[in-house]
Amino acid sequence: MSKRDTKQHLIETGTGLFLARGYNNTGLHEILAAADVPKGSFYHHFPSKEAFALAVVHRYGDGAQAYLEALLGDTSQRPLARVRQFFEEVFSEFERQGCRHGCLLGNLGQELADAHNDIRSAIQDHLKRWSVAIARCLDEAVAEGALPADTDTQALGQLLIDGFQGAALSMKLEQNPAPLVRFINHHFAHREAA
Amino acid sequence: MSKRDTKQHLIETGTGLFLARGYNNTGLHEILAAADVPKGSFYHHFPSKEAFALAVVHRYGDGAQAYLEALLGDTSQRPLARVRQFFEEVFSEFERQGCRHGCLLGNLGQELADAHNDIRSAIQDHLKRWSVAIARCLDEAVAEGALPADTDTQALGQLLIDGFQGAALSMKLEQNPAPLVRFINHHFAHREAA
DNA sequence: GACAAACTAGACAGACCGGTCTATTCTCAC
DNA sequence: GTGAGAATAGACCGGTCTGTCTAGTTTGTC
Repeated sequence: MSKRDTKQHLIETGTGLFLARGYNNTGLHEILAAADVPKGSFYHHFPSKEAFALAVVHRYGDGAQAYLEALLGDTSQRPLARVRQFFEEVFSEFERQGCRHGCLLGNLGQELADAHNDIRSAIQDHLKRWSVAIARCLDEAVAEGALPADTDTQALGQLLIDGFQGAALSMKLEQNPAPLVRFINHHFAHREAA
Repeated sequence: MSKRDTKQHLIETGTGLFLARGYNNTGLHEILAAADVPKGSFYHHFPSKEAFALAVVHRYGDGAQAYLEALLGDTSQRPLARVRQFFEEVFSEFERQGCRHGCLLGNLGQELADAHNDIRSAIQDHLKRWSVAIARCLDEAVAEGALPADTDTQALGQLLIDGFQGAALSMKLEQNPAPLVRFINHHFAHREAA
């Protein structure tokens, strides 16, 4: 396995484990065993567990961002339908995982915000970028008259991301997709985001 | 210190520490030192750290429930104003804590839902009870015509709790009360919950 | 005052933690 | 082929974790 392979492989394994078990509850040994990589390799590629988690966060955030922008840039659908579809796709993925894990950024953010400032800051940045991408799409909706002209699209984008994180938590607690359905029904009931 | 005192004192200390540092990141030693209680006493009152956390969750959930019902039962204000005021009071409390901790139930729920089923279930129950209390108040709003007659008050109550949890997470990440303000402005803009 | 139960007290155990260290193997430019 | 640096390999370290154990102290009852 080449350098890049091992490093990427560790990050992917870590993403799954952190999603399923959280940061503090996932031991290095567990990550190494799951990835079948010895400890020496891990510390060759990452200076610490915390730095490793930061890499995991960045990969997850960037991946979601790319996915989000691809969907929102699909002009064959109207702007609000694209935003709605993004949430629906993510929720399908959550359901596929058994309604048990939710969003890695929400999970790690909740767990580590107070104790690890650089991770907190990275998660904040990624979520902010998501909301900005959504806001751009909401701007299109305003332009075509699907939303009121005085809509604060930045605030609405952030509100949707926040509501989404809350719904994901609720889904985990209920082990049931109902909160996700509720979220979409409420905000996109009349093909309007509000 | 009598039996009940020590037990209560431990629960109160644990509430603060779990809020500030999470479950897995708070060692028993830390709790004992902060409460100035020896380990023998702890394991006399609680069979395990997990059982202790469960007691902390119940106390926090019941306390918030009592506070919530007191506020929502204050008929000197109109129903929607009472709901709004509840969120505003909680947010003031969060600000007083420096926007760093958020809601214990949200924090522990996010961290422990997958690994500790009884805690997950307890948190779910308490949050559900909060949303039911809010829904009762929303029913009053429907009765007086402040909300449409076909409003699904149960769903709206849960949506508000979910959005609130998401806003609290966002507040922690941003270390700033803006997400809370956004949440209230959006849902209570025209004195309507929507 | 005697007795039992409740409670306090903290030394101790064994597992596990993240991280270090040295040795070895692989890769590739020259 | 050789030398250098990248990468692998895992034994090992000090510290911390939750939980146990035994001994002592307080409290309430008769």
